[in-house]
Amino acid sequence: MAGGQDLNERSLYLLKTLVERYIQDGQPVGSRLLSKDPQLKLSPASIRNVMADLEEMGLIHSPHTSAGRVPTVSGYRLFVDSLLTVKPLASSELDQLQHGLTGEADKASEVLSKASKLLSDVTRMAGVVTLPRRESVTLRHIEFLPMSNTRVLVIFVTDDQEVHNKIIHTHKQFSPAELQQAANYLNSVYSGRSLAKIRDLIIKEMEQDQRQVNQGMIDAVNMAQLTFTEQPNDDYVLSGETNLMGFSELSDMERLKQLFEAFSQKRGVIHLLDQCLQAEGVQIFIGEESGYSAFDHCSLVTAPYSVNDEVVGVLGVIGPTRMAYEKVIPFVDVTAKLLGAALNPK
Amino acid sequence: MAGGQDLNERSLYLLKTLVERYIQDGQPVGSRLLSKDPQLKLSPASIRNVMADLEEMGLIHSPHTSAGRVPTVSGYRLFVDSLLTVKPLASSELDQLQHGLTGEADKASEVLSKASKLLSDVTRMAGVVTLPRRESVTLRHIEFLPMSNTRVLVIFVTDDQEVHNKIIHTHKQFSPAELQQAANYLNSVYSGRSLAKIRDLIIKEMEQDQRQVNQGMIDAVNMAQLTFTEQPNDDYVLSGETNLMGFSELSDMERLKQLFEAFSQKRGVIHLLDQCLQAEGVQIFIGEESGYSAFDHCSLVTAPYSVNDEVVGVLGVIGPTRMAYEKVIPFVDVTAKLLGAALNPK
DNA sequence: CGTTAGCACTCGATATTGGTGAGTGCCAGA
DNA sequence: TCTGGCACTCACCAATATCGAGTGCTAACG
Repeated sequence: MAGGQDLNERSLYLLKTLVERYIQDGQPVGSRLLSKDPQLKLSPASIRNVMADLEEMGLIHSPHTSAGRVPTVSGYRLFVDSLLTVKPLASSELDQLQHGLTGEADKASEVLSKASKLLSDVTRMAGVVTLPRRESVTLRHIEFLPMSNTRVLVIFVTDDQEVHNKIIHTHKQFSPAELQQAANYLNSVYSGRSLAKIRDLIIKEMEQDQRQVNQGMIDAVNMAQLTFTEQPNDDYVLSGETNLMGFSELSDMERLKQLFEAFSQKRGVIHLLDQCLQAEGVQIFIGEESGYSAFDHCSLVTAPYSVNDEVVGVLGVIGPTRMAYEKVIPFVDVTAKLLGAALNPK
Repeated sequence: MAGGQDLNERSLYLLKTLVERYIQDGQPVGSRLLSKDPQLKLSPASIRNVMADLEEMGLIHSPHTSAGRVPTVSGYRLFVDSLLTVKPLASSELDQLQHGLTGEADKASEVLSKASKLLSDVTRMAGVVTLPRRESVTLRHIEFLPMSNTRVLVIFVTDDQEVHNKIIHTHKQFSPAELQQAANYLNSVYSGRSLAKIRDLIIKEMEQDQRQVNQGMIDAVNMAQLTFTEQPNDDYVLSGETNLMGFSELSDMERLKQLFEAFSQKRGVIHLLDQCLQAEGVQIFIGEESGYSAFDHCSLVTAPYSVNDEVVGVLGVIGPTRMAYEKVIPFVDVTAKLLGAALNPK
């Protein structure tokens, strides 16, 4: 990136107020308007000079000859990276978040929905929360029920009170008694351990299988293997999509359609969100930066959330590139922390 | 309704072709165009007379002085009720439906999603399927797991291979062993019976409780009662919402927003669909007939679907009032039957 | 040398105008 | 009862004019 170059204090301040102004009222901002800024004691003409420089660097551009300037993606990028002054949350807003997340929440999935809804309500944009990865969650109970032929319905409960179920195809048909026995074995050996640990153990046991003789145990481990094979996160909770219909930058029906299709495909969005799992804190995709054309006119503000100091998921806000980053960023940040706390096993 | 009045054959035929024509190309249709219809050997002027009559009866109206005529809601209503000639499905389309629904479907919920997607794909509008009522489905297995204090996680599996779970609040704290015992009791008494039957039995047993002494059984029945209290259907599977964004009659952003908000609220839609549960076959809501302002410019074509000759749910298609009813109706009809068949326990 | 005033220029937005054509209602005649 | 004729209405479109916000450039100023 051709970062700071010889951008002096003044040009940066000008860019900052320009972006702020544009975010505020959505109109291209011209030199006359900017000259009225009290801190910026310059005539429109001088401002035009500076603007010409900024335009040359690709930070702003004018939609047509006689319009003001509008930030480009790089302009926004520079703005959020180094110019932004984030507003701390108002205490009333913080209250709202606290309350919204700490209500009597029976199940993890309910807390996620609440968080998503909260994000969208409070920002008036769309909120999204990925389902937590199940790695560090521990197994409470597992059970097998026969279906037709070689299909087996497996149900297992984790200590976050979530009930998972899955259908596996076994290599041969088992009797209910055999399945019961397998479940008993797995419950005695694996329950109380994290799914990650269980996967490790399965591999070890399968290696030892060669030497062992107890067919029941081998079958049980095989079934466990089918049950606990890692499956990537592929779901999320989305709220307030309809909020996005109010924004003029998304009033183009074709764009909107693509965006909503992306939402229901889920794959692309998940992939995008997964990229934020590693990030330390808040991460932002502005416009085309995301690489998904459906999001070309949107920005995504995300933060990973953790349970027991382990990152398990990502949440975020989706809105038009022209959004009040200085307010959204702390919102997302705090919500991620509160969600992590709310999910912590009591 | 001021139904047929003195509508003669000719006016009805005229209305029919007018509606068909309007559905076909979305333009207000004028007298000149209609006069070209081979069956209607009339001059434009005469047609205008007939049209004036139809307008007086509120069956058509013209958007402005020098435009053609457009059907009103009552016009559409008369059309679908008595004038429509439904097209039987093309065999290729029937194949598509057959295939789409009979693929290897492990769980009931997957079949529902498929049906919904099929409806939307094939009509290029939105498809919706309510979750089946669980009345006649039979219980396979039930299990209780303790949570904190008096909360108990109950898991039960029905013979459609669906795993249900719910958290109930008991009046006192139970030990794991007590819960196990309760589950054993319930499994022995209730499994293999339909949920409806189980509810009956629970009531009977609770009446007898007074005289009985075994506290464990009383507890078990109490928990069963908490688990199986009837809860109204409140969910559905919706597909192809984005298809609706292509229609000019829904291009107004405010309308579209309201419609999509209704979709995510779910309540209103469910209530509307519930009204179709009693209907014999295909039922249609045209425009404002539904009574929900969000659907003012939409029509809803629904049909109930049955398992074991018992109506368990409703499916349908949502699209603009100007839709090809003669094709949609048989689609919905057949899909409902196929879905019922696909859900039948093998 | 940076800053500023002045000026010609560009171009979107908005309103005005006139022409076109589809469609209507009505009337008089077959 | 049907039909041809006719005056009228009105959305739609393209051409045209006006306005004003904002620009780039240049020359003068401190």
